[in-house]
Order: sequence, then C-alpha cells, then structure tokens
Amino acid sequence: MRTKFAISQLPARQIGNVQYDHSMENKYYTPKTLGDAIGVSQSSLKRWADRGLLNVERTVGGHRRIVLEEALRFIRESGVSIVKPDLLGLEDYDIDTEGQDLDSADKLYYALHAGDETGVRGLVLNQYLEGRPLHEIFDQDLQPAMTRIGLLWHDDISGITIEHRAHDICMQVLADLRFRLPKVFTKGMAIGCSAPGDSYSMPTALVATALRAEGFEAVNLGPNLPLDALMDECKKVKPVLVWISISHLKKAHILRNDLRDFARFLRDQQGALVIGGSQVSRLRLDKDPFVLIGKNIHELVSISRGLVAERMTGEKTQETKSEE
Amino acid sequence: MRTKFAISQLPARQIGNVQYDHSMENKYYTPKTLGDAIGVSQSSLKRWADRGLLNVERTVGGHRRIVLEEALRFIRESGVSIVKPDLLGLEDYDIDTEGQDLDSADKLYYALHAGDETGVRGLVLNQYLEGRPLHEIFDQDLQPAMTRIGLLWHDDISGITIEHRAHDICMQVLADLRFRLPKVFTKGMAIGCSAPGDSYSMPTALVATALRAEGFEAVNLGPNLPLDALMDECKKVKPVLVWISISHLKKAHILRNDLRDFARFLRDQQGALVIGGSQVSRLRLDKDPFVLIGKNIHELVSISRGLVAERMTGEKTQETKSEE
DNA sequence: GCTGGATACGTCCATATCGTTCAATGGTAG
DNA sequence: CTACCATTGAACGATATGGACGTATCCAGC
Repeated sequence: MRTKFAISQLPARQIGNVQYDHSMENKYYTPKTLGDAIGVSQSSLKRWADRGLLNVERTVGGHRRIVLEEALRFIRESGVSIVKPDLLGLEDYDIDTEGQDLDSADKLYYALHAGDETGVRGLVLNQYLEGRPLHEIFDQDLQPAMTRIGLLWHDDISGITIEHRAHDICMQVLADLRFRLPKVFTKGMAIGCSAPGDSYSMPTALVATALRAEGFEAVNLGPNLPLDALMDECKKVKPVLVWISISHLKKAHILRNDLRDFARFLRDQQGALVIGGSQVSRLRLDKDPFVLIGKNIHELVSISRGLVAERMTGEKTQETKSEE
Repeated sequence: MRTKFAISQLPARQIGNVQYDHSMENKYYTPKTLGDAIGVSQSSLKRWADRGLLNVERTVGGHRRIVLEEALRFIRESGVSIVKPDLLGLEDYDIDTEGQDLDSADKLYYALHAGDETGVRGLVLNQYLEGRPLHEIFDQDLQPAMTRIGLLWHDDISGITIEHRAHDICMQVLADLRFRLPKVFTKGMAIGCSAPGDSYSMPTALVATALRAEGFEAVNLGPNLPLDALMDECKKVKPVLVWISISHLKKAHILRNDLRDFARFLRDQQGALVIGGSQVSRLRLDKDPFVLIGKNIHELVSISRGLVAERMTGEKTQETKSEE
C-alpha cells in the first residue's frame, strides 16, 4: 500500500481520468463532492487540506483527490457531520448487495425496505436538487420501488408490514417535498383524488406533488371521494385540470359512465379530466375524446403542459372574438 | 406573543454550504442567523451554548453551527420568542380573524375549513413552539377541529370535500412536524397502526407523532393492518409499546379476542399494548388487565411514561448490558 | 485525437465568528 | 440607598468561512 501524504506534490501518477484506482480498489472524491457531502464550501476544504488536516493526493495537473478512507477518517476525527451520505456512496443497505453500485431506484428500494425514513428523504431530495424532474423520480424510482415492495407481500407475512411502513415513509417524504416546493402557482388550479371505492392514497399524493412542482395550485382531496362531491367542488373553484387516480376498481361500468359525464361537465367550464392508475385500462375509456389518460405521472405532466398552452392561445382568441 | 408564523419554503440565505437558491437541505444555522431570528445578541447565544443550554456542533475551525431541530427545541424550551421567523425558514403568518378573539382551536378549525395549508401549519407549529405539548394540541385543538369538520358532512355535499381536504392538510402538517422534532430516541421502540378493517389513517399518525415527541422511536404502520403481521413485526423489533387505533369496528368479537391474545403475547416479551380510538368502548376490554386503554392522546402519552418508568426500575435489578 | 463544458486551481477579500474582557442593566437583600 | 450577583450586549484582535476572480485541468463525447 502506497503511503499518502498531503501538500507536497506526489510523484506523477495518472489517476485523473479514472474515478477508480483499479489496482487498489480505491475510490477518489473531488473537493466538490466531499464539500457537498459534509456541507462546507470548497474554500474551506482547500484550506483544511493545505493545512494538513485532510490528506489529499494530487493529480498530475495538481487537482486534489481524496480517498474514501481518508475522507471518513477526517469526518470522524474532525467531528463534522455528513449532510448528504449518498454523495459518498455510504448508503449501504446491505441486504443482498455485495458492494455493487446501485442506481437511485435500487437505493430507494433498499432504503424503503429498511424503513430508513431519513435515507429515503435524502435520496429523493438529492435527486430533485440535482435537477431531475419530480415526475421522473416518481415514475422511475419511487413507483417501481413501491411495486417491488408490494411483491414481498406474497412471500412472507413480514412483507405486509414492510409495505405499510414504506407507504408511510413515502407519504411523509411527499408531504415534505410538497411543502418545500416553491409556492408559485402560475398555471391555475388543479384538483384531484382517488376514485370512489379506491382507498389508495399514494398515487393521488404523487400527482398533487408533481403538479405543484409544475406550477399548479394542486389540491389533493385524498382517497375514496364520491364523484358528485368532486363535481360540486369543481363548480366552485373552476380548476384547469382534474385528476382521478384509479388503483382499485369495483363497479367499472358505473364509474365509466360517471367519468364520461364528468369529463363533459368539466369541458363546459374550461377544465379537463385526466385519469390514471393501474386499473385505468379496465375502464376502456381510451376512445373517449374528452377523458384524457395519463399512463404515468410523466404523461400526466405532459398533458398538463398541453392544457396550459392551449388555454393560453384559447384565451387569446377569446379576448378578441369568440368563434365557434 | 406576536409570534405568528408558518414555515416558508424560502430559506435563510447563506447558511452553510448552500449554493442552490432555494435550499431544500437547510442543515445548519450560524449563531448570527439564530441570534437575529430570536432577537438576542451573539454573545448571549455563545454563553448559552457554552453552558450547554443549546447544543451546537463545531466546524473544523471552531465555529458553532446549530441544526434546525435543536434551534426549535431550544426556542420551545427556553420560551424565547421569534423576532424574525424568516431567518429560520419560517414566514410571518397571521390568520385573518376579523378582529374577533379566537382561541387556537377555533382558528385551527377555520384554517382547516378554508383549506389554508400554510395557516394550519403555522398555527400548529406556533402552539408547539410556545411550549404546548403535542398531545395537548392534538387532543384539544386538532381532533376537535376535525370532528367539527366531520359534522359538515351531514349538511352539505361540499362538506365531504372540505373534510377530505382538511384530512390531507393534517397529514401534511403531521409529517412536517414529525420531521422537525428532535430525533432523540431514548425511550425505545414503539410501533402501531389502525386495527384491521379500520382505514382511518390520521389517529395512528397523530399517535406516532406524539410518541416521537416523547422520545420514542415510533414507527407508524398506517391503517388497516392485519394483527398477525403486526405480531410478526413485534417479534422482530421487541417494542416497548404497541398502539392500535380503532376508529371503525366491524367484527368486534373477533377483534376483542385477538387483542386479548395479542396483549398477552406482548406481555411475554416485555411490551405493552395500548388501544384507543372512538370505537374502543364497544370492545369492552376495560376490564382486561393487560389491555391498556388510552381515551385520548394525552392518556396514551401518560401510559407511555409509566411504562418507561416501570421498565427503568425493572432493569435496574436486572443489570443487563449497558449502552454507551 | 480534439474539443467544449464543467470543475478545480491559487489567490484575494468581505464578512462572520472565535475567545475574551468589560461596562451597563436589573433584581434582591440588608 | 447601597452592596452584591447574575445576565446581557458591545468591543477587541485574531482567525475562519465562503464566494469571487482569471487561469488551468479534467473528462466525456465525438
């Protein structure tokens, strides 16, 4: 094992172009990564390194590189706390992962599986801060993870508790997220719920959160809402968009007709109905021109953008002259 | 008494590492920020920290950094008032009461009725920071307000949407609260859910939050959990306390027997079962010496304190391995 | 191999915080 | 009223922090 010293220039050793030193299985971190991970500025990190508090190696070009063990030693001995553990790859939910690299969806699954509330929050928040759209995180990470956890259900009785706990954690993180989103509601009102008889609360919460991120003033009415109550509310607030999530379906034929009518009612007051959820296909409403279908949250968000765009142009012509 | 505020999504500028404009991970506050926020000099803050009244972490260079939860705990327990809420990521908030004097329960009712999410959050947090115990806020303000809103249900169809919306807001505020509580789990593990067949999610969330504030590592398994799944989980984590909320009751006789057995099973592994909720009296379990009944959250919290006290004395004779 | 955007380099500076001392304030007991 | 004690906020020089600057390096994508 090669000795590592700070400050003085190390012998030329090309480590810059790879993040891994394959010969030693060492992982290097840049000052930015480590700085973000422990929540200090790069300036401070540089100063500490130059003072010898943190041992760094240097690339040929003079850039600092920090080995994982040294980063950990420094964190432990200096007493600084880790703000974003996942930046260091430290979220080891070692259930059946043998040191392999996990993508964000896998990490989320393991964190949910382990009931690690803080971990889940951190993972989702970081993804969002790194610029990933919420609908993408939801569609590609959160929902698959929950589906996967739902499958445990069949294997073992403990799968039920894991699923319930994961559900609770998701709802908490969603609430946290919804609250932290900038409250700029430029696109009008959106309102939604789960279909009557459907008591799944997560899908509709996901939609509400994603739509808030899109700039809608999204009001979530939660699971299992009678359609006439929803209609009554729509008469009052005139939403641009109404979503209904359908993850559990009892009386398909009744709901189908109700949704048809509801969509037309909304149309009359310049609103649109978007339905989604795992059971939506059973309703066979894909031919109906007034009922929009979002197969996932991304689609729903796309539809919402279309609606707003259309509304803009529609209002512009309406200002001048309204023609049939 | 002029501290009325809610939490703002726009955080204090320049705290710690933040380089994104709307920092979602507001981790640390500097003495200046906190001092300005509560209107005291940095000198006093330093002295309090040195005397151990306020827990601070230190940067490598020795500067004090305060985490938000600790700041809120200190504000709450020391009774200082917040002068500039926005510095802590809270925003000035005053509900429009048209001059009339309303108590906090009434204000909460109106805010919930109006769907004013920010208002509800502000009111609850305000009460909490003024030193009122969470269980008291829940028992005397939140639950009565929700009950009152539930009554609207009968008058008018719009009562249904109001109730759903209020429920969603409550769940959000609870999540927010749970997140802001200091995470010191000194009293052991607590675990709970709503009874099988009971799909009300709020009571069990209230309990989880109150128990966290009490120092339990409370895990909420949400509504409608089969008892055998709960039992399976209890075998694994050996909770000190298990709560079951019963707001809706179908097969009373079956559940009664199950709960009896469950309570005895828990007893055998040093745990206690506490049940509560509006339908609890129908179970007629008040004679059973092993099934504890908490008529409200305050009672449940009291019971939990008793349990811990008893456990302490019990362990003193046992002298098992001590923790660091 | 070349190239462009992202990132880090070294350096400088404004501001914040450090530990400490000291004067002002306010309550209390004699 | 005075003497005493506790608390507070302001001041001090020294140090720490984070951001800004122009230049240099890194590395992924072609």
